[in-house]
Amino acid sequence: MLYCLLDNRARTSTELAVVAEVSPSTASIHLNRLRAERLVTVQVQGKHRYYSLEGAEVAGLLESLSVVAGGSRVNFAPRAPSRLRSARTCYDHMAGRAGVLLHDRLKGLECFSVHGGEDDSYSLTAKGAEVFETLGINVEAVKAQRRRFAYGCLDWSERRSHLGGAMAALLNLALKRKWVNQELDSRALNITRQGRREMLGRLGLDLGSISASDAN
Amino acid sequence: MLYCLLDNRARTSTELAVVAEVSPSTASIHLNRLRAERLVTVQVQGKHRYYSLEGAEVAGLLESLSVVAGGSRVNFAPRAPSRLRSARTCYDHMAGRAGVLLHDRLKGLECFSVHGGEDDSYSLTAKGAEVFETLGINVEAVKAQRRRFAYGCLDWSERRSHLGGAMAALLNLALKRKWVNQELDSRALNITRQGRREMLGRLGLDLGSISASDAN
DNA sequence: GACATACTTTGTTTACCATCAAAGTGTGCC
DNA sequence: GGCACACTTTGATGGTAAACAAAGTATGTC
Repeated sequence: MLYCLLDNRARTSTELAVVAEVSPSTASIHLNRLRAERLVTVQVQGKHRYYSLEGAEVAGLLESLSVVAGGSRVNFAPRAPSRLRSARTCYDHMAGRAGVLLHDRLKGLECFSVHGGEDDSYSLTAKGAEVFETLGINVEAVKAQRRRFAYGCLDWSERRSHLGGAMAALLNLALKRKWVNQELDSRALNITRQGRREMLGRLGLDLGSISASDAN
Repeated sequence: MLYCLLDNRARTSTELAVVAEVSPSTASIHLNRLRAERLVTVQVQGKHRYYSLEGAEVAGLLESLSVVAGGSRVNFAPRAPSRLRSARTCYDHMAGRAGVLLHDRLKGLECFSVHGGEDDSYSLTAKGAEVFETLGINVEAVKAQRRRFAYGCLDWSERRSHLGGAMAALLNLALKRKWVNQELDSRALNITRQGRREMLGRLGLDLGSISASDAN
């Protein structure tokens, strides 16, 4: 189970039960014990409970353990249609691989300070305010909204956090600037060539293998 | 047991039994299992069997394990009279803390290539030949002796290797140059001030807290 | 050669832990 | 409200592993 989580994606207890080839009840017991020893954390989202490694120390431990034990890595990643997986909307914000990359990049730029606690609330740093204002977002207006400013929202397909909350303003911006456009029949988003270019130039965000097109 | 060995000293199974607070037979079983999994190695020396960690990977594993588990380190170092511990003869070569430091320094200078295998045989490198000739040792004459050239000899008090074999010539040199002198009533060696100075200057060997004196 | 020491192997007991089925709890959806 | 789903808790069972004493083996010493 732990090796399976080593890719830094969260997984449900049922998935981990399948991976470890034990019954759901056994998996549950093990995961709770791991949680008691602070090796994993849970993030409750509706009726799903997503388990992930507690931190870099645990990942480090697993790495050195695999060096000594020559552990055979378990690979298990849930699959979804690739178009949806690349980029899509989640309520009113950006999700999928692009959403996760954006989230990671903004955190890397230290735009947010994580408010700790169980719910992963983010608050804006001075650096963050600067970045968003430069992009043309009225930060004060976003803050004034009657909803949580920003938080880590566990991505359904990627099993890592993307950005949720009032910072959904980012999606509006991206749509307005034609960095992305929405497909009419699904939640999938297309990255435009211009969007790819500008996100790299303005944010240093490398979208990697996600394909871009000018189709609308 | 493994944490106890983390200081890179070898220990006997009986000592490790005391540390782990189990019976000698239990300790023996555990140590054999650890050996089967290549976590520890044994070095047989007479009726003693010295166990030590297999390598840096294992040490690394223990380190990261202690980070996560907050493991309480076990400290256990066998004691011997401090004069003998600092420096003494072992048959015809130099042992004790000084002997171990010398061994480590020469290995650090890459004077030897370890010939692997179970017996830790060392052979001379080009760099090593240069170092020893500069010190005034006739390397060819040493090689011509009918005995093993050099090997790691487990130090009784330090529980780490010092230099054994024909390279005992080093002790002769040290005596001739008055870097050390022998006590008449014991195997203890005195480091002279001159010896300390020259070993630092010529070999970069820092003898640390070992006291030096000009007494003979 | 006899004895002491260091260590391992064998045999036995005990305890504990993993496992799963089944029942229970909580959440989402129609 | 009722059902489906995700997951946890409970309880019973079986397997196994850890422990030590006692006997065995190897080595050094007198």
